[in-house]
Amino acid sequence: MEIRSLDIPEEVLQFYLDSGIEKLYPPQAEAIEKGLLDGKNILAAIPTASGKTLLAELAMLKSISKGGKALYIVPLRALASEKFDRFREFSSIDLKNGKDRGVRVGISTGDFESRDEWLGSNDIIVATSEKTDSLLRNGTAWMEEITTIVVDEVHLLDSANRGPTLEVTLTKLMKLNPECQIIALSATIGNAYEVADWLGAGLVRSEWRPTDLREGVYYGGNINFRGSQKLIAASSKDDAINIILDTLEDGGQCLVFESSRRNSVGFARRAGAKVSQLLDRPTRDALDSIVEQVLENGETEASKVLAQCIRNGTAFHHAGLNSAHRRLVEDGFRENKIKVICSTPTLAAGLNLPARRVIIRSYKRFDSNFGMQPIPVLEYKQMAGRAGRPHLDPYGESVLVAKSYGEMQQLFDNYIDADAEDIWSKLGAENALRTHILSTIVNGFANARDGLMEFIEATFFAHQNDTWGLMEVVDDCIDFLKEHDMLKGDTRLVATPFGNLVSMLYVDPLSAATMLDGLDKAENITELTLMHLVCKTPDMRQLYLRSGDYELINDFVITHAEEFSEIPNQFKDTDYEWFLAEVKTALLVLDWINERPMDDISKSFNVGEGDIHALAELSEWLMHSLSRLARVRGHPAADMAGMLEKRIHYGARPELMELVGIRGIGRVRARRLYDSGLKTVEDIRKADPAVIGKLIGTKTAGKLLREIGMHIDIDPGNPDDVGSKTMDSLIGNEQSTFSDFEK
DNA sequence: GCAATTGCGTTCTAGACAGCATGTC
DNA sequence: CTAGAACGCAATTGC
Repeated sequence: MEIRSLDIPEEVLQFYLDSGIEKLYPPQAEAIEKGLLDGKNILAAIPTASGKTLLAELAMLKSISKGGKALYIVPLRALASEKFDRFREFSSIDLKNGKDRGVRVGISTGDFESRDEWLGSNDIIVATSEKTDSLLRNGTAWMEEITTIVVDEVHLLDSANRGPTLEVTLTKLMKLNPECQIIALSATIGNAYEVADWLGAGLVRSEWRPTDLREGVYYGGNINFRGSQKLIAASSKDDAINIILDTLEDGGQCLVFESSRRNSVGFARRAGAKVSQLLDRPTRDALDSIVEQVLENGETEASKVLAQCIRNGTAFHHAGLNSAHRRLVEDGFRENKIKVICSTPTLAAGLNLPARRVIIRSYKRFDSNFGMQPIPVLEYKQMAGRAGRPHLDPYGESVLVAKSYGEMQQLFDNYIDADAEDIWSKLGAENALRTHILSTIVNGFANARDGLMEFIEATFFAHQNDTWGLMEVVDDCIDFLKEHDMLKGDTRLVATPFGNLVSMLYVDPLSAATMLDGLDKAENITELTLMHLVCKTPDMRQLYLRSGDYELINDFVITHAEEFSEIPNQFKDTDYEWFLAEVKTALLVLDWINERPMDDISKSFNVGEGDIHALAELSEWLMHSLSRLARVRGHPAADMAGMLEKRIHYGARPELMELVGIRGIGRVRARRLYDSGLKTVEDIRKADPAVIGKLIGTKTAGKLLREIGMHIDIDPGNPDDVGSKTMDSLIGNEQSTFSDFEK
């Protein structure tokens, strides 16, 4: 189908023609035929890279040209910014719809809100599903103006954690805007028709891809495909490494999936030793510049390991990396400098990072209840689907690795030839219903038990299940919410001010109850008390308790026993071990706010920088909530919690709060200034600029002074020379040697 | 005699959304 | 109760 033949505004047509798009892919054409441009709802269950985004774009732009507004819902922040960047290109499209300007795009996620004066003034708003839910809870006015909703990765409905939120949010949006067009994008799933039916959408289902995908299994020196074989030279003992070398000699790149972080790091290192021999001079130079940036942007041992890998042309990727490292690895791979990424499932879904060949080294993953479990077909398909870069690779290949002939056959049957699983609503669980029942009442979508059931009837859960069994769970939730002063009334249910706050803070009602209950029970409230309460909530992610931790943490608990609001019975070991894990998590965050160096924290808790930031971010939000909740209850701990919130944000002790408030000054620089007697902004004003320059580097010092409103040039002599190098020698930071890594 | 290999026991296990108010090293 | 990879260390084989 020709793009010229579409019923879209001239300016939109020109935009796509300019970017070289003339014809639609078959699944896209099918969506058009099913009414995409006539406002019909569409569910597109098609592979990644087969043009889902274009589908959504056409519908959104068409709708905007008629004066509408689009909401694009994504599951990941990273995806939100990827889409945001893409849609910003539409600013050149003037739809002449009376607004006399290009298409405007805004973004709204937990960590990043559009700088635009008012989010709602945009034509397209990109948001995560939780943020959409939150906006809805806060009664955002423009939600009713939405005319097109795009739901990316709608198969996430199946996720136990996050599916219910997506489901309830969509239900609310449909109730709010019954005329609204919905474009749902999904991976290939078994029961796509069921989702389509729920949404009242036309179904486009296809396996079509712009780049050929061959799925195979490696066994006995060959990659075996259905009907063909490819011999892999055995130049190393490790099969997967041989497959990598084969890919590289063919000019391609490899994405390797592993089940654990340790394995992915280990494999990237081993593979690097071989891969490095194939690198040419220009590639080496390009890699060296990435290595430099990796070292500049890391504070822990892990940076050195990553640097060594990248020097060799490989890299690992998992959630323990800090965001700078993540970006360097992803970009380095996109620019074809890094040849191999060995990743945990971080890269399986979401980010657009295709490779010539995908190797799935392990299709099993640990589950604390069932041991090693094979991953779902859906997940396999998503990993395999990463193979083949459209327009760049002639084809893509995915390879599972088998250790026996039987295993190979099994892999063919269970993955390559298998259909993806059906997806199932997880809304029936009490922990999901608890929070959504509260928000539904707060929002006025229901105000009684019957109304609640009526609302639930409109969800995907009700579409798949009988709801008669749900009544009991719903009643349990209502009881819980009443018991904790979040709801009141009998025939007519109303949210209390406290319940309203819980809903707006976006915490699980159980978290709120846990925190307040803890405050009531605690006798001697200290920072530890509050930090532990935060770590005890179901919204917090706890650290694993490793062998040896038990004794250590237990000793700590004994010496600080009176600071905990409650200590479970030590002889009910599961309870007690959970408790110890909470305490361990609290200890990490306490280390963070007591300025323990990143590297120390990383070593003693065996976590990466990414984990530390994630835990800090999480506990900051919960500490904020604790503070707000305590305040409405008139509990004196509110102030202490407020201070802790601030300290978690900056990762510093109280005395640094003034300095750390200055832009460009974080925990490390603030500490350096403070310890040299520059304890306040006023001290800095009075200080000799040269002294400040010595402490934190001339460049930063200049920025600092400008930031506090002073315009003084420092040391006009040789400005470039006094940068970070001086700093390093000042604090004895050896520019590390990496010889110890290459065994 | 010393290096390489095998064997055994131990250890550990993926990811990531949200508030609020503006900016880490 | 469930599984498997990797590592460290010791015993064994190999030259």
